[in-house]
Amino acid sequence: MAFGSSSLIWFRKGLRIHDNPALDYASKGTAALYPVFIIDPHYMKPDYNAFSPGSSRAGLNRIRFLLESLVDLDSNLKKLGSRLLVLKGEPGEVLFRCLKQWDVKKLCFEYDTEPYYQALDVRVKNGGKPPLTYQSFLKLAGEPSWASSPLMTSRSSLPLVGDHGDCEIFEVPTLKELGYEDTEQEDYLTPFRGGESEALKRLRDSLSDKEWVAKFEKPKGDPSAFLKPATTVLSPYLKFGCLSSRYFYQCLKDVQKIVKKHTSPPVSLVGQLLWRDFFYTVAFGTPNFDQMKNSTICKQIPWNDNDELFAAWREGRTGYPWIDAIMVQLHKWGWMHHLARHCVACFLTRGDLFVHWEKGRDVFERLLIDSDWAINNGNWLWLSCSSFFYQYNRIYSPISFGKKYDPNGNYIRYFLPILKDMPREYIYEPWTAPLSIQTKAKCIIGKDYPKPVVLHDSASKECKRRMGEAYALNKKFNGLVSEEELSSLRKRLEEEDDKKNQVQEVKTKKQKTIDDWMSTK
DNA sequence: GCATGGTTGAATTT
DNA sequence: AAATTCAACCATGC
Repeated sequence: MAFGSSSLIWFRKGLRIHDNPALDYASKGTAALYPVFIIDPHYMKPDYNAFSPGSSRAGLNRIRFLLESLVDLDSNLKKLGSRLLVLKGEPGEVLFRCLKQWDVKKLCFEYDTEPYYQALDVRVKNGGKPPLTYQSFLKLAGEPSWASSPLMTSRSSLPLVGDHGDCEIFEVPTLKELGYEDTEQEDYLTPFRGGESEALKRLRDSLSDKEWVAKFEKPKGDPSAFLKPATTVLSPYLKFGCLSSRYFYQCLKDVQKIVKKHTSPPVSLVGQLLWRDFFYTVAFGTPNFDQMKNSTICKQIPWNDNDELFAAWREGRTGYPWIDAIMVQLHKWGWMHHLARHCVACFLTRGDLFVHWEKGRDVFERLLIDSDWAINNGNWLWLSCSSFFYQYNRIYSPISFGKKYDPNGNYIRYFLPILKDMPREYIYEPWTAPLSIQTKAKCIIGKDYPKPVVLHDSASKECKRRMGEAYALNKKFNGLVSEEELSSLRKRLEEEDDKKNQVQEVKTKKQKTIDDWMSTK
């Protein structure tokens, strides 16, 4: 073995062989190649204090997806005469030790170091100002230079794996070995399997219906479709790099060459890939992108701090079956249709509960198998009308929105089996069902399934009012709202709301007295 | 400074 | 069911 000419590829994301520039570069002109993945116990070990099964950082479904992806990567490496070297420990320390001990001369990992990308960065960065709209992003980004250049999508061999000395090498662990128990219970198992092989299979399946690919229009999918989702579900594979976004992009362009009549960005499938890069660009160029405070793009809004409402949302017991079913799908599958994500995000924040978007963001971040820092934060900013999108009067109805796709409530019946026998006229508003119907459906509202935590009509009105006031405050101070201003607005809004509720209470009391009096007559 | 258009609504009318 | 109206705010770009 050529001494001192070995290289190491550090897999973090980019868990694939096809079109993997870091792998190509690492294996070029080297005698030995160390393909390494480091298991960070902090990321992987069970955390029993978390609100759902999983580690402190990730839900069980995403950990499972990652392990499956690693097993697949290892098997694909083995087909090429190599293997995955799994190490354990704090990644920085472990890597440093290996580099030294193995005398590695070249360390490669997924980061765009090519001059082309650096040049692109400068252009896209637009003089330090990231574009804040999709259209202006498109203009700045233009057509990628690799749009029609061949990619390395297959290879016949890899350099031999170098001697790993006395470093302890592991196989990809199972969930059980990581300390998780009862993981085979069908109930909480995402139907989506991880790995490059699965990604490429899914890509081929999606692309086989060329008409469907060409006509894809994002806002038009059916969020209640779950047996056969209305989108490609390639996002988790893109997230972990099991699928190359460039390869995906080229495949889509190839379809467009065949089917001339096709949709365009932002609604087309290519458009979806570009949304990814739009959010990466803004997120990279915006300080404090993932928070409200000290953000240059986030509206300062006096969200409330109601942990009971937040917990009800998180656990899928708001009393709105459409909302709760979506949250159950999030827990069980780690994936929902994008419009379903919109509904629950809107409901939690500006639509009904007025809870801080950062709290919802954290829940998605943990539970989604495709959670991606920039995209997740970007969408929560969007849906909460904190940035990018500002029409806070447009609120998804937790009753009628789902109904127009799924009037029979099949989606609700599947994810909330307690409601499976509720007649279709009450499935979206079970609290309106007469008690006799509830009894017959074996689901008493308030006992077997919760009453609504808020009344949508009055709650959404109150939310709009608060958003209006908050927007006015942001305008007044040109976005630079101090904490004092914000908390004084919060106080005022809550006091006004309390007063209203008191008036309402008096009214209902009066009405009740009248009713009682009438009934005695 | 001002007109324009914007992936992702709802209510109402036809 | 599809079309129309409503109401609305911002980044962009001239």
